[in-house]
Parts: sequence; C-alpha cells; structure tokens
Amino acid sequence: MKRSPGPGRPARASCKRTASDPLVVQKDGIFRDVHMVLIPGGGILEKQLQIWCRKVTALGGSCRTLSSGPTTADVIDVATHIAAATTARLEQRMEKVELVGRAARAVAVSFKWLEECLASAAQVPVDNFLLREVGWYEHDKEGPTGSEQPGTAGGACPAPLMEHVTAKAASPGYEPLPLPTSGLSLPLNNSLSLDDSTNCPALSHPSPSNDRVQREGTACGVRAGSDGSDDEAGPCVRDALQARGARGGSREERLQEWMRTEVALRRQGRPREEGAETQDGCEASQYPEVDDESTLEGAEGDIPLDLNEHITRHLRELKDIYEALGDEWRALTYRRAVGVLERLSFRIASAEQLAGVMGVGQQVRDKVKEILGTGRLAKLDSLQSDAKLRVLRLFSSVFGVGAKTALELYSRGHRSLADLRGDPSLSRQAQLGLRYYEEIGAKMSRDDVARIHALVQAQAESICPGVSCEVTGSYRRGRIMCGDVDFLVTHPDGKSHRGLLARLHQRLTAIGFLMADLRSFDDDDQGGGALCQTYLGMCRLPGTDDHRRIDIKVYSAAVYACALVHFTGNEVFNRKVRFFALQTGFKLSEYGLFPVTKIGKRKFVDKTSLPCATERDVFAHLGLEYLEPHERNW
DNA sequence: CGGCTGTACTG
DNA sequence: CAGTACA
DNA sequence: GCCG
Repeated sequence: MKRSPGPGRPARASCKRTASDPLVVQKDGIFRDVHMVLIPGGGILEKQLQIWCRKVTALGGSCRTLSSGPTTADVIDVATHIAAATTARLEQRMEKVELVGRAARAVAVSFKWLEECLASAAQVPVDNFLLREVGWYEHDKEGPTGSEQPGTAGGACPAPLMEHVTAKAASPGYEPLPLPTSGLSLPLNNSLSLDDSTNCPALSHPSPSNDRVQREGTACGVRAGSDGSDDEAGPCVRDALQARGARGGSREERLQEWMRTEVALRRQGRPREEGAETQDGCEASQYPEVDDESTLEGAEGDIPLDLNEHITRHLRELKDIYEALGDEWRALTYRRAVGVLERLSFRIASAEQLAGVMGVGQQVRDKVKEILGTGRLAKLDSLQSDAKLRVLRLFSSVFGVGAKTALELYSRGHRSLADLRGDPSLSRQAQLGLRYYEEIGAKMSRDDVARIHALVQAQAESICPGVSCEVTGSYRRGRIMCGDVDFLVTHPDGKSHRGLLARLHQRLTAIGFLMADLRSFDDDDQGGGALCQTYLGMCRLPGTDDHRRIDIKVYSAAVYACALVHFTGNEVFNRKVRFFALQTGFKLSEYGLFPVTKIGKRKFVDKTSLPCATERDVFAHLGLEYLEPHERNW
C-alpha cells in the first residue's frame, strides 16, 4: 500500500478516521489547543458526551464533561470552549456550580458547533453557534473582543492559525487541563450583536422513541405468544436486542451518532430560507393543498456554492465514468464523496483536512492531494482520453441503455448514436431514448415545471375531484433546474385513486400533452389493493414543441407519506436513510416503514407498517431529526 | 473480507 | 433472470 | 472505493 501522507507524520494518524479511538491522537488535529468542557443535560446522553470527549481528545484537544458533582472550578478556568445543548442548560449549570465570572477565557458554544467541526474535520467558525450571553464572564468583559475566536479565524482553515502555545500535553486522560498559555485573546462573545435567537438552534436529539421497544414486544409476541414484558421476556427479546447490538450498549449510539453527523454535514452553513418552512404539506394538512401554491413557488434556493468545485468536478467525472463502466460501487463511493465535499463549509487547502470525514477515504484524499498539487488528475486524464470509454459513456447516456448494453453495442461495432439508430436490437425504450435524446438530457426551469404542474393538476382534478397532485423529486427539493417532472398523485379518501392513472394517462394523451410512453403501468387490478401505479413518459413542454421527461405515480393515501419521502429523494439520501433504518431494525420503502426483527440469521419483516401519516412521522419513528425537502440534497 | 436501498417494468 | 430505471 |  502506498503511504502517502505527509512526511514526518505517522501515516496512520491521518487515515485513522476521526478516532473514537483515543489511542490515536492527532497531535495537531483540529482541536489542537482546545480545552473543552461539555455541559450535560438538554437531552444529550452522558454516553454521547463521552464519545465527543474521546473525539476531541483524539483530535488534539482536551475535553471533559462537567457531569454531576460540584466540581472543578479549575477546569473552567482554563477552558477555551464550553459547550452545552442550550443557553438555558448552560446558565443553569454554571450558576449551580457558582462559576459565574470564572470562565474568563472560554467561548460558549452549542453542541452543534462541535458536531459541525467533527463533520467537516475543521474548526468551523463559532459565530453561528454562540450561546447567548450568560453573564458569567461579565467581569472580564472589557476584553475588547478581537473578533476572532481562538483558532477559528474566519474559519477558512483550521488549526494552524493558533499560536502554538504549550507543546501541550493534551492529556488523553482527564487530568486537569493544562493552561493554554496566553496569547489568545479571549474574545468571548464579541458578536453579541448578532440577533440572538437564531444563534443557537436548539439541538434536537433524536430520542430513540419507544417504538423500538413496543415493536420488539409485538414482533416477538407474534412468534412467542408472550407479552414480551420487560426483562424476563423470552429468548426472543434478547435475540432481537442482540441482533441490533443493544448488548454492547454502543452500537445503537454509534449509529445515532453516525446519522447525526451525516445530517449535520448536510445542514451546515445552510441558512434556512424563510417561508420555505411550511410548504411541504405535511404539517397542517395531511395532503397537499389542491390549489397550486403548494408547489408553484416552493422552497427556493438551490444548493449553496460549492467551495471546492475545482476538486469535485474531477471526482464527479470519475463518478460518471465508473457509472458508465458499470462499476456501481466505485461510482457510489465517488457520488458520496462529492456530495460531502461540495458541502464543506471551507475551501480545502490540504488533503489532511479530510482526515476523518465520513465517506472520504485514503484514496480519494490522495486524489484530492494530487488535484491540489497539480490541478489535474492523471488517472482521470487517461480515462478521458480512452476512445472506447468515451463511446461507452455516450451510449449509456441513452435512456434504456446501461453499462451492459453499451458494451454490447460497442462490441457490435457501433461508435456513434447515428450507428445505433439503425439497430433493430435496441429495446423499445432505448429507441425512444434515442429519439428524444437531446430533450431527455435537457433541463427545465422551475417555471416550466410549475406550468406542467398546473396543467396536469387541472386535468386530474376534472377527472377526479379532490385529488392531490404534488410535484416531488428535485423540484420539491428546491433545485433551480429540473431534469424531469415527478408527480405523486393520491386521493385523501383513500380509494378514489384506484384506476386513476389509466384515466389520467388517457386524458393527458388525448389532449396532446403526453407524447410517448417510456414505460407503462399495470393496467390495474381494480378490485383489490393496487397500492400504486407508475408511469414514465415524455410530455410536451407547454407553449413549445419541446419535450421533457415526466413521471406520474398514483399511490394509495395509506402509503402517501412514505411514498412522498421516497419520491422526494434524493437517491443518496434515500439510501442513507434506508441503510440507517435497516441497522436500527426497520425496513423503509415507498410503501411504509416496517419493523424488522432479526433472529439468528433470519429476518422477520412485519407486514404492517408503523403508522406514518406524514413525513415527519417517518423521521420520528426512526429517531431522526426532521429534514426539510431542501435539506435532502445529499 | 463482504456489504453497500428498495422496488418495478421489460424482454 | 439480468438489465434498466425511479427516488 | 469505503467501512466495520
């Protein structure tokens, strides 16, 4: 294996991932010279505090929790950062301990700050995470407030900014914290001018609701016939607990922690758009309003700027190439890595900064390093200049043609799209894909989508009064340009949706709106359950002769919330959530959220979904913080 | 070293 | 069933 | 390619 990382430093340190492992301490990790005190409470579990403590320590800082007991004024004296869930918790605690006035050199931050730092592998600016003024530093206040926090200067790049004070015995244990010798000015809340309130988004901690427990009861009850009451409960409960690792105690929390980090990573820096708040039709009414509004103007604001576009564009290319080659796992890895890197709150200055960032491993870091150094990526250059590969990419960009077919077509001697047009072996879908090649590749504006929405909704309404007809997909996630329009249709009465797709399809075709069917749908078995029907096709862009991709799905109201989550996506988000669900004992699909009990090697999936009337229910059952659609652009 | 999301149409 | 597609 |  290659040992690339910088000279002089043990290669291990940088590849060792954030280190829940206190044994590996990155001496100049991102928390170098940070002396942190964590205030318990506010719903944060002691266990979580300890995890954070280990991480901070592993990343070069020192940290301790201010857990029960009177405690340790000395600790406070030398602290550089005091973190708590909320201002209230902080005040409460500090008063109790009579430390008012002592924490002169510390800045008070929300745990969110810590999470962000861990997620981005850098000390992010504390500005947006300051806890509101407490008064305990009142005495020192005159300290004029440089505007920089220790070690965060503007936050662009982390650690190196700090004066190298003491060679710092960042005691891995929990001895009294060494004093960060001077130098640091202690800015305390310089920026109180900030309008508070928004500064400290209350941490929400996914409380692992008792679903799990109940579920276990029921799931097991079914098999064992016992009521599964508590401790004694038969082997069934124990097995189930073991299966999900509750035994070791930490698996569950590691998973929660992992997911929280993933979420934090996607939320950072993203100011929340006002007004985008309630447009998702989940809150007030279970179903989206029938009159437009709900989606005509929705969550605005596409993704924030990608500060690392110079890097991600290369990695994106690699992703596309591996997709075309059918190397789905590499492609997946690159897609995830890009998703993470493009949201970093800082511009990458050194590949080292990526140590411990989830989803970015040694090999990607190496590539980042190369790009930073040379502005190019040799591997990519060679792949891009490969003529065959170019053809494969071209072919697989046709709807209906994937990696395998592309290869097949190539081996038949085809080299251009023109070559393909004559080939009768192409599937019907691929032929259509070819016919509409340009238009399928084209994007449309939100206005275009809105016009299509209005049209489809009007037709649906006239066929089936009271119908709900929402645009999902990238449009709902707030993207500025959309590659297709994605309808999720249902009827609140829970039954009128049956057979609706056929009628709608017929109508939309009759009026010359639907122009081609890329995939048809089960022509309903009316009577029974028909939870869903899906149609993929081409439609005419109103007012033009252009065509665009359109998908229409009609789902039963019973599964609407889960279907909405599914079709809102994005794909990476869906995969992550579903993976998390699996790991915590559920199976999530567009049809519901199903408890899973693992016994030995076998998995038993409940046949009935947990009740999910709204998207929020889905998140809540999983113990996840709710994410607005625009926060699901993972 | 093995898993990485879950589902549905097409041919 | 393999391949492709949808999020 | 990344992760446990």
